[in-house]
Amino acid sequence: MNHRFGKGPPKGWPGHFRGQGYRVTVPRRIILQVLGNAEKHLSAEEIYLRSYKLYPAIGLTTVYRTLDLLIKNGVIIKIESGEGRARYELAGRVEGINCHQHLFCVNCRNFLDISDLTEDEIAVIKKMKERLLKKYGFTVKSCILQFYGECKNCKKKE
Amino acid sequence: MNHRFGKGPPKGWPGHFRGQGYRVTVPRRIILQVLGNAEKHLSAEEIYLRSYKLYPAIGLTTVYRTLDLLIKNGVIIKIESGEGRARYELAGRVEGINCHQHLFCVNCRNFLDISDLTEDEIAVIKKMKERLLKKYGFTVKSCILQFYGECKNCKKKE
DNA sequence: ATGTTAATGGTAATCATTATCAATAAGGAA
DNA sequence: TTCCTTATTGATAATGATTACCATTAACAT
Ligand SMILES: [Mn+2]
Ligand SMILES: [Mn+2]
Ligand SMILES: [Zn+2]
Ligand SMILES: [Zn+2]
Repeated sequence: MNHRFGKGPPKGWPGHFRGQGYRVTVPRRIILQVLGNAEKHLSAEEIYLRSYKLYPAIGLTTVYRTLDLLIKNGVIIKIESGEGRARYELAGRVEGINCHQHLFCVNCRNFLDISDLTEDEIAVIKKMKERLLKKYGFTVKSCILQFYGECKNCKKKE
Repeated sequence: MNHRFGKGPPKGWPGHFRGQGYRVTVPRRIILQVLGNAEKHLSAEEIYLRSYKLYPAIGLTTVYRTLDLLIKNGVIIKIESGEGRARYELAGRVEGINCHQHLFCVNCRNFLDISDLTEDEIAVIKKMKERLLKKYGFTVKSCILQFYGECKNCKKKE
């Protein structure tokens, strides 16, 4: 249901990658395909399992290595939500701004992944990006607004 | 130099904690003191080492357990920046809004911890909090704006 | 088609975090 | 203050996600 998921791998990545001197390999194709078709944030093991179905020769080590490469190139983002394993998601999903929100419940440790920004909010974030570039020399590729607090379910139980 | 650091432990926490049925113990006092005097985000081991200086009987397990307790009560926030170990910081440092920014470099994996919000940005975030409460039943206690991209140093090296 | 070397994948090693459990001490009651 | 209950502690062992290693394979430039 979330428009940030299930859109397939980023278009034109093979050319872009080759341009950087990287090789376009079968495992990399598969992993990007899995990430592109994900309906949620996936752990390394989940990515491995889904890739294995498409290409049983793949190894878990390669999954980790490829994820690392994709992070360094700004293609995906690594999410560590305190559950002991990291999760990964494509970074470039929202046109123009590439920003969404995570609502972390500090009590039950679940988190809600939403993409719910108003025009005002988008405008302000765009400005903030420009300011961060000027002031800190930092070029923003994507962002996540992490909110910590108490979720609906945990409130009921009180 | 960052106004979010070095302010000492949150005032009045012993009473608040006892009210919740928790006991106010020596290790908890020490750990909160260490967190309150931190000049940066500390790892569990760093917290343990600093606590050890003040109270050599303390154990690493207790540090982890106490950090967990403080997270659940919204006193601190756990930051996992992909370096293999988590870091912790007091949540309640910025009056009114409790929000600051992290600039993650996807290349060198360093991150800059800043607290640099304009009036406009603060106003927008306040509104967002209200909206998240109405729409998702989520009560925000604090937030971090995570920006992913390329840092100043990494640009130079290209 | 061949050569160079980036990339792979099985395996072992690492190390931050958790689980266990007997011993201790906070704090309420008397 | 003294006693009791039990939350909390800390030493140790176990866990498990991630990384290191290294011989083998396969992109892809020539
Ligand atoms: Mn997300
Ligand atoms: Mn911070
Ligand atoms: Zn919850
Ligand atoms: Zn950098």
